[in-house]
Amino acid sequence: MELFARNGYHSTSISQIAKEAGVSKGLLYNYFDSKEALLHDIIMEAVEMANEVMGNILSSDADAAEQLRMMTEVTFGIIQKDLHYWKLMTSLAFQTDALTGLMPELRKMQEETIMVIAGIFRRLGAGEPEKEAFYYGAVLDGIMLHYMQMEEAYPIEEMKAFVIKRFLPEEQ
Amino acid sequence: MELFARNGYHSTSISQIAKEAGVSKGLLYNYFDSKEALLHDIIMEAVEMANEVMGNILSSDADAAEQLRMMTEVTFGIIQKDLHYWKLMTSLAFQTDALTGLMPELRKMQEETIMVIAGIFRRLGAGEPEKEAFYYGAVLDGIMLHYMQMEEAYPIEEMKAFVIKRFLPEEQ
Amino acid sequence: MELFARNGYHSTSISQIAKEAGVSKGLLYNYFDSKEALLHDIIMEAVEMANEVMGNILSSDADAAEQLRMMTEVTFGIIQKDLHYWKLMTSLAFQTDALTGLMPELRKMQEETIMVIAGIFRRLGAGEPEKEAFYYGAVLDGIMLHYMQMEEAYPIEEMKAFVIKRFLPEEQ
Amino acid sequence: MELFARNGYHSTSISQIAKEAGVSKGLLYNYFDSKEALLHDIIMEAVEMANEVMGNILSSDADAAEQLRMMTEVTFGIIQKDLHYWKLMTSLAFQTDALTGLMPELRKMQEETIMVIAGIFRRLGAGEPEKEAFYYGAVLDGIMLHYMQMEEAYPIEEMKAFVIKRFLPEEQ
DNA sequence: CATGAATGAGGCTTCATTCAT
DNA sequence: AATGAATGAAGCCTCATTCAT
Repeated sequence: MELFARNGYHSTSISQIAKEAGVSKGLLYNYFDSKEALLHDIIMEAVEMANEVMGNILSSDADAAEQLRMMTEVTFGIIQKDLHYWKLMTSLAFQTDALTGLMPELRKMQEETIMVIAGIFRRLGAGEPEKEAFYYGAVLDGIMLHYMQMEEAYPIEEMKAFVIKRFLPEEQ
Repeated sequence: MELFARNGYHSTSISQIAKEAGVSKGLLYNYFDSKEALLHDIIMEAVEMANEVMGNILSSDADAAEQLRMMTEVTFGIIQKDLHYWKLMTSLAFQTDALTGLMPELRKMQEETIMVIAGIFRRLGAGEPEKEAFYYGAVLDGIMLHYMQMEEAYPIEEMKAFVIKRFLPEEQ
Repeated sequence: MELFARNGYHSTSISQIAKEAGVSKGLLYNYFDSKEALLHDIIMEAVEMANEVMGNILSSDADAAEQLRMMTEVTFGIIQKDLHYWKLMTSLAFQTDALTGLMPELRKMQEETIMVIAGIFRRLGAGEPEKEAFYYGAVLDGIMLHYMQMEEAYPIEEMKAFVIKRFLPEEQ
Repeated sequence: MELFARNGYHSTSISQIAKEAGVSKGLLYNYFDSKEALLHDIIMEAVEMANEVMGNILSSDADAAEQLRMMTEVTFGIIQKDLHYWKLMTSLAFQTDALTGLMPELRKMQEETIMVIAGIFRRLGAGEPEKEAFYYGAVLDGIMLHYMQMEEAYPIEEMKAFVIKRFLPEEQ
């Protein structure tokens, strides 16, 4: 994952991965059928991790505003903690050739997430909850995009505060 | 550009490009020094196009609100018109290995754009114009990201209206 | 080595080498980093072989005349035994484009050899030992040149006797 | 010729030659059928030049000793004057692949030269005139070899004097 | 479970040569 | 007489994958 994220999927060779992992190429192929299968597993691990976090938030007994705040905080937190990981995830979203067979799965997940967030906004009393959900998702993804590109040069903490203030003005 | 955008930079071979363009591989190398140089030229064309549009808006005698509205409309318009083009541009931002010598140039451009937009928000009387500029940029890039991934399934027109309403509520 | 010597460095392709060696192209690259590295290794093997022979002669307790005779005999012997090898070595000296990073190393070796031979001539009481060494070297290299070009048509044995008579007239 | 000599036959492209000559590639092909034909013409020019010089010396009414001295002086002179040219000539002798169809011609010339020089040594009263001719040829070629490799670092003038003293000791 | 030697398809690039103008 | 756009074969090299051990 580190290598894929740092150098790109195509520029990372199985040899490099094996060397970095301290195992032989042969052994890698005992655990993963192909380079693409390895990528698939990496992605799925991320997806499941995200799903779990999301589920925890939704199943909590916090109110809608609190859930949105938590979701925002957690999103920022995850990205800041595993920047490389998410850089890879995002970059892959644009390398459609590397993801054949995986896209439908991801597409469905994305739609579900939108629905969940739309639900939160509905409970918050938004006029157009679904559009609001799209908008909220765009804000977060846009910020992540910029952060991934600029890294330390990006005012990530300030932006987090800014986002929370915009979507949850009544807090505090 | 079409092939790069559709299949990714690495998965597109010079052979494919030559065949699609209806010329020989050799001729490609009469016009571009290398595969990377070809990419460079494609990117630079996009950058210049964007710069020109931006310049036109800024040099117009419209007021700040009108300039922001134009910028938003134009951004949505450009993306919808040349989706492939901008898909490539965005995807490349994540294939750092394909852009080695080009990144500084692009980085500088990005910073300049932020400054320009911050100027507009300042004229609009925003409290934190620079953060507002980052935020506005994130919204647009986030929407583009989603639109690029979902294409026709994305409610692009509604989102445009939504964005304008958020940033320019006083209009109409 | 055989192919390089017979057809020249540039006219010998990696494909040919692999086929002749009965291995795949890929395997060649497991052992040699590049075509040039392969050449480098071939040359270095020759250089070390020559150095060892030379060292043996110089460290023997034979007198100067005997050492010169041995050196002459050994030189003729080596060339006759591994004609292809030395044909390659000599031909490479003229393909400066194939030897870029190797020339300094070879140049130094050549100078050392001249010094060693000059030492022998000094012990033999020659008036201008260094010029004599250059001259001796020229004679041997010139003969090798002709022999390499004419092969069996060249009177190599007679020339060996002729050289020894010229440089060591007092023998016998 | 300059480019062939400096960079090697294979490393010199027709494009380079055309650019250096200030003409188009197309025009080159109006005058020479192929790259190899161009090389052929270059070589033949050199061969004819050498033949003419040799003929002049032999048809002069100088005695054998004077002819040998002249031949020696002229050989050194020619090489020193057009080093690049002769470097190319010699390098080609080792790139048998570049000379297909030309070798027999050159081989015959070489043999004739040996016979001519043997004749001179016979007139000088040498015991084994043919071997002496081979030996003389080897000395000159060997020196040229070293000179071509070391260029200014080689004591070419001293070696010329040394050679003349060896083969024509009675002079002066 | 583990290795790494071996393969071969395919990628980027160069370059001698042709030909319409 | 002169150009240079165009071609395509061939060269070097990489790398995912297999398999005997």
